Amino acid sequence: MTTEQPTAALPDAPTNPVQALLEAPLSLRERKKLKTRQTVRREAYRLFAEQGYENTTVEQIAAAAEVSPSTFFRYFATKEDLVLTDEYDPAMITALLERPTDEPFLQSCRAVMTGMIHHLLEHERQELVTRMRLVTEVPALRAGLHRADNSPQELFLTVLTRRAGVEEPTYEMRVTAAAIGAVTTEAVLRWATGGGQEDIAGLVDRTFALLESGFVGV
Amino acid sequence: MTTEQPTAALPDAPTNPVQALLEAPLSLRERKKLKTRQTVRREAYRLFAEQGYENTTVEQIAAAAEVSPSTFFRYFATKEDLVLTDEYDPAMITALLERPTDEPFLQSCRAVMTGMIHHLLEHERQELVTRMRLVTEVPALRAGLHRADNSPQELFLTVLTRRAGVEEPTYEMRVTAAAIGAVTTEAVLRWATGGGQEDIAGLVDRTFALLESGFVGV
DNA sequence: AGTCTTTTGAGAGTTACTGTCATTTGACAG
DNA sequence: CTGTCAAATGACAGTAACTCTCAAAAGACT
Repeated sequence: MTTEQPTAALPDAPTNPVQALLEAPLSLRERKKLKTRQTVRREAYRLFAEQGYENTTVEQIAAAAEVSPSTFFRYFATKEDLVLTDEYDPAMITALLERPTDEPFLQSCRAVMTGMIHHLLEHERQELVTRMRLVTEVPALRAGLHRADNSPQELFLTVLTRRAGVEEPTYEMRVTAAAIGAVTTEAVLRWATGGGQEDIAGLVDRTFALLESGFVGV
Repeated sequence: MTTEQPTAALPDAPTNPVQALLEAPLSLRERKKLKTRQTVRREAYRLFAEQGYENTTVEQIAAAAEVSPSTFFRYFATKEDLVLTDEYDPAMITALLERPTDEPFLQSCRAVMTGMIHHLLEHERQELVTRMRLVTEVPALRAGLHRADNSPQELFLTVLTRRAGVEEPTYEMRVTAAAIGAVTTEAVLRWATGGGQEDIAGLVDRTFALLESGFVGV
């Protein structure tokens, strides 16, 4: 599973898939769960900022959020997951699959990335910066970013495979997904280490330009 | 530190850097250490093969190698490191830096990769296959491959920076290193999952061809 | 043979997780 | 409003990967 529980299956293709996943049926019991999840995350980030990621224990986080450690692990499989998981993968996938099949894949990615990031910028810029900064600075998190099941690389591979309508991806698809995944990660991390000040669209452009050029001149 | 202790600094540029690091001054005390390291690794791989990576504890490995757990951790910083560290990074770096500066970087990489792998093939094919297979199959290892300090990505970034004769790498260098690192990893892993039967040169060729083409047609 | 340094092992402690079970809490029917 | 059921929680015990400290053992060199 690459995301936190989607609570409801997506019924039909929404016009703007990035916005779409944000309105949930919002059951009654679910509100509490959501609030708990948010509280835990918020307290965790606060403690991370004060003491650093590695000096903060799960126990401390749980205490600060007023839940038991058991509960912490029911919400987040690992301490890393608290930082690394996000809810946007399915939206990315949908958006990418909605692109015309004859569009060069790099171009699709460029467009979707830009749109995605702009949305995030409006809604949770600060949290995104904090998270990505943590990822660059904590080796364990940087590594965790590449776990097979929720990495950008895996996301792109999924899309490429589905787009081609095949079961198993070809080697060329794997290589492509690896390259794009690595490169987009680099872009986002760079943007975050600059405090989110840099023009993200420009960054994405430079990144994909390099890929599309086949690295001439370097 | 990206490698196991080199025991002696490289005195001068060797004709074949890949071969070079293999003859050590071979001190007297060092032999025992080397033997211990090899024994631990060998026993570990044996146990991994029998029971799997995750079902094998460090304690078991230490027992099988007839050392204490303390000693295990003196030789390998983590259980992952046992699988992930290798001695070839410095050789790769040297080889890459010896390439003509005006050669396109992708071409340098392609050449050095091929040479490197051919050497490994002759000397430790089976171990390489086993290791890379483990890496593909165990999520923790796959993630560990990307820890900032010993990843292929970091290696390529080092070379690009030094080659340009600057202190801090540019963003373009970072992106390039990320892409090449991801893609070469993919090639090696694919080769290993095929049991090392596939033609590695051909695989490398396909991989770099894709990168050089800027992914036209995908 | 004696001294000095490096390597080793023993043991205690921390922390991220896992699994189990009893208790609580919200959902819903009547 | 009450009783019933399922889901969420907390308390607790256990495992395994590390970390630190210190004393014993072993190689190096005089």
